[in-house]
Amino acid sequence: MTRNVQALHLFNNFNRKIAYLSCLNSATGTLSEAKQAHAGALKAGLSTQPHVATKLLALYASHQCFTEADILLYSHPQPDLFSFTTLINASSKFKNFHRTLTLLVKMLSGRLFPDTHILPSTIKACAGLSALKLGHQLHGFGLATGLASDSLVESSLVHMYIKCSALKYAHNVFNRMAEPDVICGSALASGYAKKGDVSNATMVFDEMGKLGIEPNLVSWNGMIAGFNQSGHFLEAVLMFQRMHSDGIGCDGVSVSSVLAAVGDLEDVIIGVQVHGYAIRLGLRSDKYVVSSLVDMYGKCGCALETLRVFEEMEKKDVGACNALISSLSRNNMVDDALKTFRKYKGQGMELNVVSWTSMIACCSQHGKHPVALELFREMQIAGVKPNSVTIPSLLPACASIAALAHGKAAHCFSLKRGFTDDVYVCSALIDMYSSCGRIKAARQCFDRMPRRNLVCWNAMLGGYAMHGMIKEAINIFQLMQSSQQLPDLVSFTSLLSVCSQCGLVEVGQSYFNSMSKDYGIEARMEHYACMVSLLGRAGKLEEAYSLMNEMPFEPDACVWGALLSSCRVHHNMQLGEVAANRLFALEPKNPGNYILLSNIYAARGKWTEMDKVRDMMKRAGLKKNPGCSWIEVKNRVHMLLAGDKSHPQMAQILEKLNKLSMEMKKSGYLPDTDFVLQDVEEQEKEHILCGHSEKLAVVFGILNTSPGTALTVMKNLRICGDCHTAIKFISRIERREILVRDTNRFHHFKDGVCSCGDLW
DNA sequence: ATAGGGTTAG
Repeated sequence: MTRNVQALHLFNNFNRKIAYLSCLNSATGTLSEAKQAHAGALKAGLSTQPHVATKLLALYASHQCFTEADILLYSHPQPDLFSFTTLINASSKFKNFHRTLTLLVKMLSGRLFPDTHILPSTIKACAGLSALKLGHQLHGFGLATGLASDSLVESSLVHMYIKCSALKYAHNVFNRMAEPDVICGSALASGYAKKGDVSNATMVFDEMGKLGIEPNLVSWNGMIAGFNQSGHFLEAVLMFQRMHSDGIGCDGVSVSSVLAAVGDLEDVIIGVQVHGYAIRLGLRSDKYVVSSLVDMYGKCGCALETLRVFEEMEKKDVGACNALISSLSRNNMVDDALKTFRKYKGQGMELNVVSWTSMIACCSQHGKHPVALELFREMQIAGVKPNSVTIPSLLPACASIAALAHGKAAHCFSLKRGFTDDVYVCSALIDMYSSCGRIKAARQCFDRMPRRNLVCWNAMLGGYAMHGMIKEAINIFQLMQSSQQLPDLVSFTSLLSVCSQCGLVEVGQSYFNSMSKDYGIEARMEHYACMVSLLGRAGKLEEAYSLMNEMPFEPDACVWGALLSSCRVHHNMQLGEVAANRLFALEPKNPGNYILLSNIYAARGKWTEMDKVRDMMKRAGLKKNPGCSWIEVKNRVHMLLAGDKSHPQMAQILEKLNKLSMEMKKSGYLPDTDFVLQDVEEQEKEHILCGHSEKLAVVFGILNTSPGTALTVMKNLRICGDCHTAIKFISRIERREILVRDTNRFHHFKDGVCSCGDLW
């Protein structure tokens, strides 16, 4: 009996196992099936059977349940190559590259070695992690074992090397392939194109035909996109044209890439042709094509066309909307950009990082600094994470209004998110700190950088120039040279500017000469402006003037302005008149020029000439400008003061000025920066030099001035390092439009040279 | 048991 029972039991058990195994083998579907099978295996005491464990493991792996799969692997009685293969391949397939490589290491430690099934997916993992070294080792392993000639291994090696931007190796493997295919060929060619290696890209592309592989649409598109991404815009367009003349039909991918290139070439004629072509191909609703069209027209300065293309789009896309915002920004239509942004945000469009960053950059670049800061805050409330592009878009806004607290916050944010290795982020931080009077903090950022490019060096050099720190500036320039970093136009602008501020005529001249002699950089307008200022401030006005006559191009308003300012400092009437007359022709509506001349006359006691200047202002349409009367009074006051700076009547004079400014305020007029600065400057200069920011603020307070002036005073405050007081002025600015001229142009020298009235 | 191509922000 007992035997029978035992037999029956065995029989039942056997049956259950058979049934279970057949059920397991057919379980290929859902995760719950896998779990049921696992439970069944445990119940039947089969879970440690190698075959069962391997099968379960594969089931879990196919559902990305790696923890469960791992448990099975670790409790596996004898993990075999097959178990590892399923798990490694699944990890690699689901882009879980870290796990892929961990499993590989575990496998190796168990003295199991990769075969043709495992090698490709582990190499793919190296590609995904840009682990060139390990990839290289696997390649070596493949060569040693003869697995490297497997076609799957070969192509995975090509792709891995491309992803690790080791194109030479990729090329080598490609050349040795027994059966090179289109995919590897196109990947290699476009890899070269993306890196900007035009000759190799073209070579690989052309050689594909010789190898009997016909390039397909993807190959062509890869070339066009690659050239576009590496800034070889002309090559991209030529490739598109070649494609066309070879009779190969293109698609939305080709069109969107080529349009991007056309935009950068600013060739609207080709742009319109491609536009027509896109319409014929029925690509009007392709979001990439529309985005590129919007961007292209924007870059070509056709704002209306940009709007039209966007409006024609039926279902508005975020990308296209972003392109529109940046296009409007590019064409100085800041309010329209903001309106667009608000409109689509209100309509519930899912704005992304690019949308927010574009908008912030737009505000930073167009003087709407507080708005930029506010947008940054709003962005985070909206749950959109700023990235390493957002930060350098925001920081210039912090720098411009000396918003140190905001700048610091952005710095902390960057540290937390690991953006501080980014050269753009660091350069912007350096600029922000030096603009906020924290030159030491700027230097710290600079010193901590793992890598530096020209922009970083220029930022640091510009910082020292802004602070008039000649020794440090020269030092950094020398460091730059010993670090094999070649200077550019901007570097010399800073150097010349700081020499000019410090009155180092010979040093400045030697830099100016070495620029073209040693570095092959031809001096541009801003460098001449610096030189004129350098010589002019030092009283060498004739030399400055003769330099202007030797210039290879016509001096612009900045250069003439530098001369006029110098003439004012040295009361040189003769050259002052020459400069002023040129400026009146170049920018007749700029009151600053009239004032400078009037000041020279005032210093020389030329009453009738002053009247003439006043008439000229009237003729220039500035007659209703209450500033005229302001200058009148002010200049006469200056005349009283001429020759004696510590005039006992100073207090009365200031009072008089104060009264006048009140009157002006009552009549609704806010004096322009230049008017007020002429008066404030003398006192300011002293306070700035002594670091008396409080007094500076008081002087400012006496004069009820415009936001523009507030901005300038703020700059001075932050140079003193008193950002606290500076921040107080932000509210003034928020209320009205800011008048900032030349914000983007000549960023480095505008502070030093354009306001040559010796502010700092 | 996979692999190559797209736009927009500094």
